[in-house]
Formats: sequence, structure tokens, C-alpha cells
Amino acid sequence: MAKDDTLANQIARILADRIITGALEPGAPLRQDHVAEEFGASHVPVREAFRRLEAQGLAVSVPRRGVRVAGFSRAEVREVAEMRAALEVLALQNAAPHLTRAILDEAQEINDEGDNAPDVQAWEQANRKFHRTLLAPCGMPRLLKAIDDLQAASARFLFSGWSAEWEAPTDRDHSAILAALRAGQVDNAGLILKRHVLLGGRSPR
Amino acid sequence: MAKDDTLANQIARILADRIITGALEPGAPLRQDHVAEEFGASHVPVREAFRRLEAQGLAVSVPRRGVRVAGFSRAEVREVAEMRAALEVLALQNAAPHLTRAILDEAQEINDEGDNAPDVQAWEQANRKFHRTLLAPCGMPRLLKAIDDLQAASARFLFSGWSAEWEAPTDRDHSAILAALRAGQVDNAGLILKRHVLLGGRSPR
DNA sequence: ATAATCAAAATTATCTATAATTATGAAGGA
DNA sequence: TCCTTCATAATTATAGATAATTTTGATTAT
Repeated sequence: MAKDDTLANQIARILADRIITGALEPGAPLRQDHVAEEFGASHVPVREAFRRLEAQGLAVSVPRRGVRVAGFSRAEVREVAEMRAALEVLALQNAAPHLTRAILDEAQEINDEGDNAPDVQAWEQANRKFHRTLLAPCGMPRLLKAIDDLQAASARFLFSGWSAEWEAPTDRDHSAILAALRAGQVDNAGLILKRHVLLGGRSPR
Repeated sequence: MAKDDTLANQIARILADRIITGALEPGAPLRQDHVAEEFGASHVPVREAFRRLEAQGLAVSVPRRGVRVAGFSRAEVREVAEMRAALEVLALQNAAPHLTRAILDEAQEINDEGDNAPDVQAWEQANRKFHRTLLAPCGMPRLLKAIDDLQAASARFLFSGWSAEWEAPTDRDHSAILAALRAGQVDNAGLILKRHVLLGGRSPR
């Protein structure tokens, strides 16, 4: 199925998902032998998975004292939002020349899916897909990976806020971005995107 | 000396340095057993070091086929420069309110050191220190780390260009940035910084 | 002579077992 | 109550072994 099929990668993916969704809480210790046992693996690939999580900012490791799920303060959430805003705007500027009508239509569809999402997880997934669809045509893999990691960090904050009661908000920002792009107003789309990302990491709208 | 004293970290640092300076050329294979033998270590910490290099974008790993020093095309160099520009401007905006006269004076001194640098390595080191001195007061650790990694990638390109003959150029951009900051023109400083970073990854001035 | 095929070597990825260093927590004394 | 000491646990690292896969080299056939 997956071609990058190393045990360490699989473990890293699964743990990342647990951290993002909040199943593993901030500050929770990640003990290599326990994780290894759970996955029926040895400690070697587990340690490699920890390293990847560390690089993604999802875990922090103190030598000889183990690795824990990274916490996120108000300041860190703001930091991630600002980085995302800067990088997503950059990606959009570079993607704009390659955005076809078909891509914009696809983004529209994804946005509609998000509006009808039954829970936060589904909504977040659609949200991420929306952004990625618009930005991917920039053809800058390193930039896209950085944005991906930042989106994951953002999602942690989102899930921690609305865990129980929640209903899908129709996303006006997304529609406005698409409208601006269709009208060829790239700079304007960038401004809306920037504000959208910055405010997204804030209190409920 | 270093408190984060794990073998894997040490190995990663040394290998990163070799890659950045060009001692290890793009595409060169990194064989775990060879590296392990060189450092008198086992393969476990070596593999972890590889993972860190991979996350920093200095190496690429194909499962079952090993890891190689990352190549960098013209497009990738431009990508890194654009990311750096976006993030450094963001960092500068957030650092500006905390920039004291003392810090600006320190940056000035570092810049003078760079002008008198005997070789590319020394000049690059001063350059990096200059940027870091101005940006560190932003107090955004994740942002600073991302910038660090991007600067490392930039340095690779720089070293590959001017390996032999070289003489220190007096850096007008740096001076202009400092002048703008002293005059309280943060936005202007940001514009110069942006242009400076974008053009830095281009042909000789 | 060139191309295809197959065997051998090298390399990765993993596991198991073990040693050493360091942190954690509990018991006991000031 | 607070501090020291000690036992336990966890992390970090080593070593050796094994399976799978890739690469290399040699042999063979066209």
C-alpha cells in the first residue's frame, strides 16, 4: 500500500495522529519500550519514529529523560499561526499562475464537503485538503511540507478547543478566497488567506 | 560542553557540517555501517542521526536503498530563498519592538567582522550571526529553528559557488537594514531584508 | 560483441540481548 | 517537615544475528 514502508514511518504516522487528535495529551510521556510492545516492534524503529516527531514539533526529547508530547502555549499557537500565514501566502502567490478553473472547482467542492462535516475531525480534514489543493500547484515541495507540519500543529489546538459539542460553520473565508482567485485578484486572495489563517488560531468566531 | 549530549546528535551535527560545507557532495551515499565505524559507534545512533538530517532537508532517504546527501537544483535554491525571505521578515517584524540600541550595535560589529572575513566560511558564519542577532529577540523558537535550517541550506549553495577565489564584499544591505531599524522604519527594514535574502541566492553581485 | 540471466556480495532494516548511565521514587534519618 | 541515601526503572548505547532487498559481477546465449 504505502511505498515508504518502514516500521519507523508507520509508527511515527500513527503517533502523530494520536497527538494531533488529542488522544495523547500534551506532556504525556512516550516510553519507547511501551510503544515498541504495542506495535510488536523493537525499540530501534520506535526511537527513529520519536526523532521524526521531534522534528515535526509534535514531541520534545530531553536526553536521558525521555520524550514527551509537546505542549502548546498560547504563544506557540500564535507563532504557528503566523508562520502558516506567511508561508501559505507565499505558496499561494507561487501557485496562482498554475491554478486552473478545474482546480478551483475542486476546491469549491471540498469546501462544500467541509460545510457538511459531521464532526471536527471531518471538518479539519476537509479544511486541510482545501488549503492543500490550492497551494500544491506552487510546486515547492519543501514549502508544502513545512506548511503540512504547521497545519498539524494548528489542528492540535483546534481539536483541544472543540472536542465535544460542535457544528460545521460555513466557511466564508474560503469562499472569498476562491472568488478573488477566480477574479484574478491574487494579492487580495493572499490578504484574505493571511487573515483567515491568523484568526483561525483564535477564539471561536 | 553541550548538554544535549547524545551520540546521535553529535553525529548529526558533524555530518550536517560536512554537507553544508560541501565536504560531502550532493548525491553522495551515506552508508550507516561506514559512518558507524568512523565514529566508533553502532548503527543505531547513526540511523537516528540520518533521520535528523532527513528532517533538516540535508539528506534524502529511500527505504531499503539507503540515504544520500540531498541534491539542490536551481529551483530548490530559489524555494529556500523565498521561504527564508518570508520567515525572516516575519521574525524581524516580531523582533523589532525588542531591539535595543545595544543589539543594533552588536549587529553592526558582527557585520564589520564579516567585511574583514578571510574566506567564505568566516564570512558566512558572520552573516548567519548577523541575521540571528537581529531576529532572535522575536522570541519565537520554532520560527528561529526553521530559519536556521533554511540558512544551512542556503549556505550549501553559497559554498558550492565560491569555493576557490573569493574576497569579502562590504555588505551594503546589512548596513541599510541597520540604518532603517535605527530610524524606526521597521517596514522598510523588512523590505530590504526580503530583497537581500532573495537576491543572496542568485549570481554574484 | 552485446544483451540477458543468474549467482554472489553488499546494504538495509529489524530483533534480541545486554551493559552502562541517569532519573525517579521510596525509605529512613536529622 | 525536609533532606539524604538507596533501590528500581528507563533511556541510551553496543553487539551480534537474521531476513529481505538491492547492487554487482560473471556467465551464458544470441
